[in-house]
Amino acid sequence: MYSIGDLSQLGGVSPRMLRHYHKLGILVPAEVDDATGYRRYDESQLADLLQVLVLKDLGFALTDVKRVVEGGVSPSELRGMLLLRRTEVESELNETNARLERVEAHLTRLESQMNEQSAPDVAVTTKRLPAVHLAVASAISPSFASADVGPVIQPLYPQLFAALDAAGVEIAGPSIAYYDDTADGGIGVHAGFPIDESVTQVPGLEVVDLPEVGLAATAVHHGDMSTVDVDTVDAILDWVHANGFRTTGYSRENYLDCSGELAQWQTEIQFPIAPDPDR
Amino acid sequence: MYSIGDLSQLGGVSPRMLRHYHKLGILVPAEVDDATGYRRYDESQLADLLQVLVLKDLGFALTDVKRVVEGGVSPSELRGMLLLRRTEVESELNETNARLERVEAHLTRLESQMNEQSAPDVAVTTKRLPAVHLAVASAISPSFASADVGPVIQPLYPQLFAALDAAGVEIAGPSIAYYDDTADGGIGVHAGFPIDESVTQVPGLEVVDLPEVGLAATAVHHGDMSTVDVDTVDAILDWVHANGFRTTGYSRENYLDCSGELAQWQTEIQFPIAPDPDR
DNA sequence: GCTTGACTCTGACGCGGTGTCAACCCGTAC
DNA sequence: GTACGGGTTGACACCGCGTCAGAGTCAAGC
Repeated sequence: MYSIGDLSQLGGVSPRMLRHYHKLGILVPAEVDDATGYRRYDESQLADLLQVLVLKDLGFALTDVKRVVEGGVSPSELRGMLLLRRTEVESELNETNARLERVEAHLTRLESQMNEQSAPDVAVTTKRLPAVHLAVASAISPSFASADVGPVIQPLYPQLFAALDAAGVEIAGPSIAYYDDTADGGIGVHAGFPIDESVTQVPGLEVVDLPEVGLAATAVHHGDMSTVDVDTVDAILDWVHANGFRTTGYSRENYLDCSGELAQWQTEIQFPIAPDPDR
Repeated sequence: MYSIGDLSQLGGVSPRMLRHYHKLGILVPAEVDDATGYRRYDESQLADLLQVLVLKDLGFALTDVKRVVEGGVSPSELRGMLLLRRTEVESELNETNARLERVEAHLTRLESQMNEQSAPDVAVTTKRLPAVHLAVASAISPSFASADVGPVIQPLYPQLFAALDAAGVEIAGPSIAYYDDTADGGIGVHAGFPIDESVTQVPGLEVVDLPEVGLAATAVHHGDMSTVDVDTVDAILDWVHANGFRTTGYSRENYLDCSGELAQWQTEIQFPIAPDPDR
């Protein structure tokens, strides 16, 4: 016969927990003194306690532990529980691994930032993109790479200016470019200018409404667009990933300032994003 | 301006949690309508929310998150927190890994048991070993292996019988053997018989009190002691490990029945154990 | 203006496994 | 007697979040 203190020492469990297991019916003392309420445990109950601890150690909840120690679980059922448990622990492991990677990535980023003494060159922010009413000209690029897109997009602007001028339509804001997939696997490249809502047709151009984007990650690219991939797009995509998002489409580009020298250009790159359900 | 529902969708967080963050002071809405209590969030607060989510994702507690987003944490301090966090997550990872191994070990054990259709041949149980008062003869063995111990221990018994007989001391129970380390790296082998408490001296033998062992894992070995290593000791040690214990000393052996043929012998092998603090 | 349905508010409870504390009840040794 | 080392019960707290109840608010359609 063990007292609760004995058993607690032998099993390395707090008396508190033994009382808890009693209340839950997981490990009921062989005797309880009517007068004092003192619990007395059989020698054989140490083995029961050990089984409880082993199961807990595998990560089972106490309710499952109870079912097992009560004997209400056949071996094949137990096998099923263990198989389930295994996959659970495996995904836990993956999750923890991923978390460790995130912590380390955060750490190296912070450290490089501290060493360089410099604010990050690319400031990624999020915003809601309003719906816009555009007159656009389109072309097709073999890929999304800026080296491919550049030569395709540039000729669109003379076309835009000419058509808008001919139609007498006023340009209502800075140029916006966007992309989509074409049927044959290329990338549709669209460049346009915002125009007044009332204008619904421009000869030689398409008039489209870009829908509002609930959430976008954006950054302003400075200078020549040929370096946009390396300088800005990568930074945004890193940020998107690091902050638990995923992109939900191609970028839009907002040519905030392309009045002067190429090196002075400012272009806001905008990626629609959503919280990544896989974290 | 976002309503709580807007922000909750954009951030992939429940409104419940946004209210919680408000109450904790982690993310206080830019405005709260006096009349209705409606919360209104600034566009810029989405970025704040994102930072909160990132930190939470790294596994920080909300109190830490609060300190960070409040700006009360210098970069070097943050680095410290991240370093700490890293070691924490690393040990979490180890723990989860170990747990996965335990689950898998349990599973393979269960499966082999189910296939063999047989109860486990070795029934390991735990018990408290009482203190005993022994007259012992001793020798030294080069190792703990039964092949080494056997030839060393056997000559002790004629010696024991002779000395006890000569002293007229009655044997009070089955023989007990135990082991310890010697100064020169060998294994001290001790064989003895329990004798009456009142007997404190036996010429030619040592009289010792083996202390009580609070917790021991025991199993009964059947037959020839030459197979005790493989048959029984390994089974006990496996059990000890599988059940979250470690051994805290050498085994004792209790020769329950060695009256007849070698094949009929029954020897209880007893290992003192304690809960393994490393799980 | 009135209804309807979607949204928001507050406050509370529960989960799971455990620590901790208070107030009280035993028996034994000094 | 009294001090101490057990034991007993019950309650509260932790943490991050879901969920529910009951009430109030907003905007759109009739």
